[in-house]
Amino acid sequence: MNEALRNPKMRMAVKMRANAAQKEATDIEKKGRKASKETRRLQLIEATIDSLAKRGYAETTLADVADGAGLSRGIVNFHFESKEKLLVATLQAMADEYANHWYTALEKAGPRPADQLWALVAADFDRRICTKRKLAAWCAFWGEAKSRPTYQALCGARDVKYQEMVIALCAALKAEGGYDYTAETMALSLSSMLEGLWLRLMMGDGLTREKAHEAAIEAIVAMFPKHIARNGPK
Amino acid sequence: MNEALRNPKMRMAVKMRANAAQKEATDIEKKGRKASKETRRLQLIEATIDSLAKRGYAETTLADVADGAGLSRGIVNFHFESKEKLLVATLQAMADEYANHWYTALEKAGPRPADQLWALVAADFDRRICTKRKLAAWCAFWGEAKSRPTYQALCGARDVKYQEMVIALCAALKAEGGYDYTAETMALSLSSMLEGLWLRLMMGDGLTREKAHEAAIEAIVAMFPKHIARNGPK
DNA sequence: ATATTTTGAATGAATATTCAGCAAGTATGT
DNA sequence: ACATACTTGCTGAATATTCATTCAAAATAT
Repeated sequence: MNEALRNPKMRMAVKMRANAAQKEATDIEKKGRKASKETRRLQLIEATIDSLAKRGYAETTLADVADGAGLSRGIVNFHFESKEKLLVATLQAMADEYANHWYTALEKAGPRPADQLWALVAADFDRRICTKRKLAAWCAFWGEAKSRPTYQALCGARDVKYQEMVIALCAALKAEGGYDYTAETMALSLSSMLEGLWLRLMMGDGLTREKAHEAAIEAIVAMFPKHIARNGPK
Repeated sequence: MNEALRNPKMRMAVKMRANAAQKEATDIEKKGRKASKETRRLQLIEATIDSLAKRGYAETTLADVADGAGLSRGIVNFHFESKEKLLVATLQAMADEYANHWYTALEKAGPRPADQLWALVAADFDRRICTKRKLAAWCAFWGEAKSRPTYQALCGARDVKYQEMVIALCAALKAEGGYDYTAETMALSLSSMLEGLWLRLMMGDGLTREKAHEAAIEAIVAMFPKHIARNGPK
């Protein structure tokens, strides 16, 4: 750990280039103390994601989060009561962002199921969602989810509603095109593949977002040949 | 933690029904004290998997492992020098078992690519490999893998050789049947889907091994319709 | 002046690691 | 046979470390 950061005089410099949240936040924020509270929370959540990505769940400490945010040691317990609550808030924020993202992507896609499926897959590999940093944080939570009900509930990022949506799309395509699988089964294969690709991306290995997206497309082309081609929905 | 276990007189009873490794081991080994070094190591590795599955990576303590094995607190540092080394040995053991399993499944399948692919998929959902307990342990390691090179290297359970094998099978089927995707891309979709199904199985949600296997089959039927049907290779 | 936010040292709990000693077995000498 | 030293596996109390949490005091904003 960088002990220089414990010197308050050195922190100013760090704050300037701290994390992305702060930069975004300062655009919106005035000097109002109420706004400031929410801003700090976001800043700390971003620092938590950084730490999870850099050190993994087990090695993430409040000291590291505070240092990452360019703030002092006691800060987390002031804004979130406990480490546990910070982590839950972090997961919640990621889950909200994810759900929000696929939902709006779907709305933009229009009414045709093939277009919607295409958009849903594309959303998963969008720049904003699919960063190494966030994937690593997701994976850190997945690793702990089985033994923590709170995480498990939130960790269905691709949660019940997402799964229902995929099933509905598979069912719609089946009705249109006469494929002979059951919608639930194919939806499970499909969404599992997307999750698996995330996992692989996180692991590194020179796999890029573009290549992963391509693999996902190749698979849905195979699954729905009458509706989807490599270059888009038919 | 069960404090009763700290009483040595209570341990005998625990030892009798401790973990699977010991049971297997007693077939080969003598009794109690004479348990060989290798046997103890296996016993502790099994207890580690139990603890990972029950409490997750972050909450797994040496005390819990020792208790699970029905042995005393200092035992792990005696047989493996450190917690870290115990965990690496555990991951190594799981990786070896996994690699061994798919490799022999492939040998039994005979020379035809379609048969081999079918066998490879079946191997992933085999009773012996695909238990809640082991999946949970895998996932615990995945969560830490990004930040630990040692884990990362071993965590490719579906490692380089596995991936090469899947690519080779996709290429062989393509050559036989004239599908028009690239083998590497389809292999990536396929193996990611298998991993994703593991992840889902681990998360619970009432998904069974059989249902997951079914979903995998449905997908390879869609990918290789000329070679594979729901009830087996053509 | 008051309220809010932040700091950083102190505290205490959890837990990995160490190690001196015990016990069970094994080899050697008588 | 028996005694003696030696080896190996194991124990559990003591130690050291790491880290979340607390809080009195300082800084900052209203």
